[in-house]
Amino acid sequence: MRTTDLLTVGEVAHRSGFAPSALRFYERQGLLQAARTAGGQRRYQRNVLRRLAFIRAARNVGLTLDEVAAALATLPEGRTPTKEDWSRLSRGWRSRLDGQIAALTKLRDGLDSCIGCGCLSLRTCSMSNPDDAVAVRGPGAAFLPAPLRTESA
Amino acid sequence: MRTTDLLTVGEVAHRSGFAPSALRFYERQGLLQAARTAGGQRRYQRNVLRRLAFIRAARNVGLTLDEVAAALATLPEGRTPTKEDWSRLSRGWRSRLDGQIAALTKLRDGLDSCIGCGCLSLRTCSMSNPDDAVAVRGPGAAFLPAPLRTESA
DNA sequence: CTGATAGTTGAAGTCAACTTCAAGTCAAGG
DNA sequence: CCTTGACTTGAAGTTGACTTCAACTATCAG
Repeated sequence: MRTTDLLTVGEVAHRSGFAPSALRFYERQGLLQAARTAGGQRRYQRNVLRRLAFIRAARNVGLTLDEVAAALATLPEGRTPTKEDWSRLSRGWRSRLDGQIAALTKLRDGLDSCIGCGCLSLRTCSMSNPDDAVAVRGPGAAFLPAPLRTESA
Repeated sequence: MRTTDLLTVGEVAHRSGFAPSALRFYERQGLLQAARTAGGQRRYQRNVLRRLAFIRAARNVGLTLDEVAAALATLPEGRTPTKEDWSRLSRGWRSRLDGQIAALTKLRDGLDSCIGCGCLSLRTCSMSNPDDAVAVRGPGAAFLPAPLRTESA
């Protein structure tokens, strides 16, 4: 193990749980920065771990990487972000989660009535049309990330 | 308007809310079937609408199309599915939704403590590691479908 | 100094669930 | 009969978040 306070990709990957390829990807997207050795290898500062924790948390809440990038861009440059900085960024998540929970609860309660009757009629059944607002558009949107859906659910 | 009891793609699309391209896609995936006119155009039976309602509901609950296809494959051949048939298929959704709601609630409650402290420490913070089980793997999994995230949340 | 281990790059691939396109064919009201 | 709008096909494109690949190169314990 080296003795500097800088971390290699492998170390950051191990400590953060992100794959090295993901770290490089995040760098390309402007979410992370890294110093380079003379040989061109990445060397991360320790605080990148907190940044990555934020990224993972935000992703768990449902933010896209673009949204995460936008949030991170509001952090002060020059100084290391304080706890208050991080706290500020995550303050809006609460209502977001509340909304998601409400939507799912509505779906579940609608399901309770549907299971009994097997109705599933278009436009009226709350399972196929909860709140008349759910009409999944566009490609590639899953309801929950696979781990939440499969393992911890 | 024609006078038969068979529906064209356009009609099914309009009544179900799915785009014609989605209907054709579902057919290729084995989720739907359609008769053909002499000229090769699709003609759907009316009960395809219930099938589509089921598909939309299942998608809202978070099932993949593969899972939906598997569920639909358990329907009896030969006879039109009864309400009990549909009811059976959707019975398992309740616990699925319960699990999703529980996961989100845990995330939110973890957030409450995190907002105060701005901790977000890796491995311990429940926001970045709810239940030590959330480590999003693989590509392309969003938390909620865009409509739920953006409009009704 | 050397060899194993870990790191580098850009380009291309993956996955789900569709959509879009081009180039044509069908159906039916007037 | 004809025109117009709806329908057909297979192939390729889209989106987000990464992963995989090939072909090197750097680092460091011994």
